[in-house]
Amino acid sequence: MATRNNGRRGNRPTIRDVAARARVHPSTVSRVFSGHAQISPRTRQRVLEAAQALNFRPNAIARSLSVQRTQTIALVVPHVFEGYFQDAFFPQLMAGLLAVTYSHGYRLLLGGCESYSDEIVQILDILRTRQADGIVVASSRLDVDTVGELQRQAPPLVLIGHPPAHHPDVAWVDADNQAATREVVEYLIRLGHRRIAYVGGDPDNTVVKERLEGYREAMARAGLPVEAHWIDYGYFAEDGGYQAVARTRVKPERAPTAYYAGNDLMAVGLLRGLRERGLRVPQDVSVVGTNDSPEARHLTPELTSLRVPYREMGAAAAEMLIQAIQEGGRPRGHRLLSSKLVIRASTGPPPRR
Amino acid sequence: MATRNNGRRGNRPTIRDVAARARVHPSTVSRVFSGHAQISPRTRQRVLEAAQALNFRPNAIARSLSVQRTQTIALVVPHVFEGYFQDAFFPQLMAGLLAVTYSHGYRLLLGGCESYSDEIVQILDILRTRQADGIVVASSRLDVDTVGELQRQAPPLVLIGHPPAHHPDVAWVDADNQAATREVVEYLIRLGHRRIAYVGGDPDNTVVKERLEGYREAMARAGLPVEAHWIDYGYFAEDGGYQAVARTRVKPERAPTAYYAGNDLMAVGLLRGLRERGLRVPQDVSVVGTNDSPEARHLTPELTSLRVPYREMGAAAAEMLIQAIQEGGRPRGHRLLSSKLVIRASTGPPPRR
DNA sequence: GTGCACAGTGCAACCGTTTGCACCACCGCC
DNA sequence: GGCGGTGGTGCAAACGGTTGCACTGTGCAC
Repeated sequence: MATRNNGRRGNRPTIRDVAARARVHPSTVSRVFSGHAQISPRTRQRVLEAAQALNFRPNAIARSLSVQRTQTIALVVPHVFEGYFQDAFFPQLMAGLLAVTYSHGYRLLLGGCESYSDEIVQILDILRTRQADGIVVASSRLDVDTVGELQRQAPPLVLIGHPPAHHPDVAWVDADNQAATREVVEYLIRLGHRRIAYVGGDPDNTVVKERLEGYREAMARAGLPVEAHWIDYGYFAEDGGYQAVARTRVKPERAPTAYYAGNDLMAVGLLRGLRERGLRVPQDVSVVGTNDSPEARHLTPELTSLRVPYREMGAAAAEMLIQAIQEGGRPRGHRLLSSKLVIRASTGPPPRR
Repeated sequence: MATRNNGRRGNRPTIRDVAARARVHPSTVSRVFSGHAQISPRTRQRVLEAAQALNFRPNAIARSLSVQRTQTIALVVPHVFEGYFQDAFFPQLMAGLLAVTYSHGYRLLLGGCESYSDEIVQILDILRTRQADGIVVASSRLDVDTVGELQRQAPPLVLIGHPPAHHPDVAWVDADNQAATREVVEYLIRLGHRRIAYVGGDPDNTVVKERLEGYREAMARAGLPVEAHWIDYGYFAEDGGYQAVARTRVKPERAPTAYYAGNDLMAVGLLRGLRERGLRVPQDVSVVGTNDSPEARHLTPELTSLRVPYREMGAAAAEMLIQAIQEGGRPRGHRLLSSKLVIRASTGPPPRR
């Protein structure tokens, strides 16, 4: 290839150019920039001056190849998912990741994906081509085989949401979905509600299953029956909530006096559906949402919502990942973070009969 | 360094391992994977089988070093900025970037930053260490010197928001802020309003200046006077809008009958401030927001808002960048994208005196 | 039968760093 | 004055790919 570099656009100075100018060996320049090595003050000075004059900074890619580390962690984002903006999940998760990567001098590599299966493809691609030192995988629909496949690839990995089956080796962070939902329902029960509906979203979703479990637990503990039509999966959008109103009120005398919705968008749909039927919130019916999205505060009435610590989950995941990378191992264990119910005006005691 | 690789964790197969197994030269393996080279079907088959058996995928870093391309574009995000989540700007911009990078087989490298000056530091760091093939710079407070400094670094660059002074060489995409605001004000004038307030946000921000210019233009064209107290910069948050109500209504008889707010959060503040003074929207006063955030639809009344095409801007920027990279040049020219006024319930004719 | 084009593969230099080891000079100690 | 220790630097082999060029063999035209 001989003179491959000749005539190349944007030819930038290398460590050799600096070395030549400072009249030292390239390795000395490397040592000056990497820091951890004994260099005499005079030599250091000369090298830094030469570097300054040439506007030199060491090439990160070459460095990565040599040290076998990229100082980067990765995340795959389903960029076509409609709710991406509406939902707080990804933006907040990313903010947490970004804050921690930043403070450790790392960067965040983002890949898009178009579907669940594509998500796995993209993740495996990043892992196998070694584009990042570690990866956080945020899919709540991982199956056992996929986790195993991910595990087979070497790089450090942490899951957002706990793994499906017993996978003692894989690290994860998660929100206390089940306990949080149980507490929400217990709160509604304390207010006096006895007929409480669960409006869930995609039932294949692990998070949805956990929430439902928490709901059932609270109802059972309180000795309250659960009627089948109180549980509605709808889907994760406003219309899901809207439709749920119709489905849960087929028999008005046994209709719920309170609704728990798996996200705020569905809660918006519930509010609209209830309003159209002339039901007042919270006097006739209470509504609780999830995620505490920005709009929760601006709804009428202001929405009581379960704040899920997405940002903190991102931060914790990045922390686990980077620590493991720096220690040369794999992240281990897990972190379970608490959600917090933000009580506003959409919840109150049920109407007295 | 001799046998540096010995005993290394997560030892992965290289192109040489595959070559050995397939009994061909490493360069042949490279050619099979890079695609653009004539390889006999039999050889290709053997190589692919060997690669499969070893679970081989070419190392992206090594490839990047060799071909001098990373297949990555970068963005620096102020991750500590409070409004990051509330505002649609960054998430939507990123969604646009992600969609286009994805469809071209690129990835998006994200860096955090803590302040405006840090943002420049991070951008320069990414550029000078060659961590990405190109970068999109989303700062609306760039000064001439900074743009010059960015230009001095070689890699392809596109600005979100046009550059401050006459910088014919730098590529950018922007929203038609001035024209869009002018049209909003013209719309209010057509409804019959003659006293219209401008609630802006940070006056150092280029976008804010442009919007103000559009406002003045519309008022001037219609031959309407502008009173000084109708213009309020407040700041880019709900409280900014709330405070603006007090400041613009010191003389009730000359108070505005319509407000244009630089973002939806300020519009929320306006709505609250007006409500507290017993003013009805839109019967007494009209309000227009900006960004068409998710909550705009859920406010009471539903907010008329100027939808700014952030996602499209991100997509356009990525498109320009990647095209330039692939052609081996620098992005040129600019794209000016139109905003769109989404009319809802917060605007109407002014009250008749 | 010779010449030629071209498909297919190997060779080796190169991308820009890092780092183990060798080496040298100097210092202080006995 | 010899000698061990050490601070500072150079040497060269990695890291894992890519690619210009050389070379071989085959098919085809003349």
